[in-house]
Amino acid sequence: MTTAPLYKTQELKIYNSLSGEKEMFKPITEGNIGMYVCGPTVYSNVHLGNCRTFISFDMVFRYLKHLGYKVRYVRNITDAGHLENDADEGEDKVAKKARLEQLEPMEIVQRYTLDFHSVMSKFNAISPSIEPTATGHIVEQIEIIKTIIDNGFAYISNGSVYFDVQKFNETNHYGKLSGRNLEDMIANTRELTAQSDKKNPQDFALWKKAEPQHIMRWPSPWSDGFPGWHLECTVMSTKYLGEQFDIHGGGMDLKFPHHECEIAQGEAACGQTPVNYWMHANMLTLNGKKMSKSTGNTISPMELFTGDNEFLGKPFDATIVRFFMMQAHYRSILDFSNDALEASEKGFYRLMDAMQTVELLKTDQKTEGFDAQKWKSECYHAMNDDFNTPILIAKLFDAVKFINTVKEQKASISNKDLEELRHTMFGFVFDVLGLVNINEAASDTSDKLSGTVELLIKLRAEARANKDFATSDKIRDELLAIGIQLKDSREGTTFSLN
RNA sequence: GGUGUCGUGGCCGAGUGGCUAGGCAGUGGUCUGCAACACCAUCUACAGCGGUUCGAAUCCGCUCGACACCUCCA
Repeated sequence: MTTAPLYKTQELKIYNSLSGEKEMFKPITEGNIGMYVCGPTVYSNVHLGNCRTFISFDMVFRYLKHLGYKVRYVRNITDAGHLENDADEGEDKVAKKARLEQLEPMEIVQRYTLDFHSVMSKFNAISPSIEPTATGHIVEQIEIIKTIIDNGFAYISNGSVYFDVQKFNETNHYGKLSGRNLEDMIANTRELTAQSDKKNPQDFALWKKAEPQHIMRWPSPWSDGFPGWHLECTVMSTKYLGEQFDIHGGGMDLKFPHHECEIAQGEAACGQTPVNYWMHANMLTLNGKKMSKSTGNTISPMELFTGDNEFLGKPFDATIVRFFMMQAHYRSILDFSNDALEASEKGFYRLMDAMQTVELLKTDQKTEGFDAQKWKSECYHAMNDDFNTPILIAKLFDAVKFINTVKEQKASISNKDLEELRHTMFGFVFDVLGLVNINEAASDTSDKLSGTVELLIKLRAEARANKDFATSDKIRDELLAIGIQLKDSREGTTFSLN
């Protein structure tokens, strides 16, 4: 027997940056979803703000799969073409790093790609279905440039190729994603520098001729050079997802110009708008300000895990940081601070304790004090409303409260409802939110530790029976001091690692 | 200067015309040998000023403030 996929009964709404509204989600091909997310430029260690974006879309990916969709998730690695500023000037970020460290550019790419993967895996992010690189798609980029030139939306200038924004704007709307219009942009742009090859400052590079000292270069019909940054995403999304696909995601700061340019390139090359739903994840701030390496207002993922940063009082496990991020909506700015993390950490352990408690509950004839069906549908309703993870988590805590009440024997649950509750909790907590029960992980991997603690629990129970409270409290307090908390209940004593 | 987002209680953070968000912290209780855990109860809110409405934290206008993008960063 096969059950119908969940998406048949769930009505998912997604906030589309293009329309500025929540829209009913309908994929191009029923049951299948193509999703593209702009990945990192691998010229330095990934920073925490980056991670928030990718964790947000990891949650989206997980929920879409949870609903039973077959999702092809493409997230690129930018390993060439991303210049130091977006006005098509300055050095290639990867090449610059290579020059400074006296390494091959591909050594830089390799090092920071590995770092990126390692950090994402600590955050329990699922690998995308395809992770293409810009340098692996030079041929395709050259082909699409030819098409854009043939269609009359690009021009060649001194060995470089530029997208003709004004020409494009005559028949299409350049600025529809970011809510701008070309006239305003022209009025607010600084004068072109004399040496620019562009006709207009709004034009952007599709292909750049390499200066003699530029080490990352490929042959093309126009010059030895390298592709423009905006182009790679158009090429790789088109190649793997088609000329039109369902979801395109990225950080809010990529909305303009990067995503605006992608729309223009897609329309100029294929004659149709490339993406149905544009999703933008919001920024992570630190103590109220945007994270920035130049001002020192920043925390790296590694510093977070080790606690080695002036803004942190202690280390935090990656899954706690993930939980903290999930407590805010992906479209809201989230402010990062030690206090906020500590508050999340306590809540996280309460949730995880309940995840273990739910396995031990005794069932009754009927359920009292909880409507499992209603609760479940409220969980889905939250996620269907543009992936509202904070509401979902609030609902999960409602269940936590009920689970603990049953444990206290002040409420009861039927076998059927318990199975439903357990299944739904596990689905949302581990599959959708992507959290990891670090309590359980620790006790699973260390039989010796749990054996030792069980022995101490037994000794303490004997001491308590003999009213030797000095000994029993010593065991309890010294275990707590090393992060092992004993929990007494009617059924006996359990422990958790905090 | 242009474009956009937002201002919610001690802190974080949802909601968006009438119905408890939630987490952390606080207070009072239950449990306990005492605690912790857990449970029950409870206290702090919707930046300011106008307007629309039977009713506004929610809609509109203005004022003040914050942040983001345009100008390296997801």
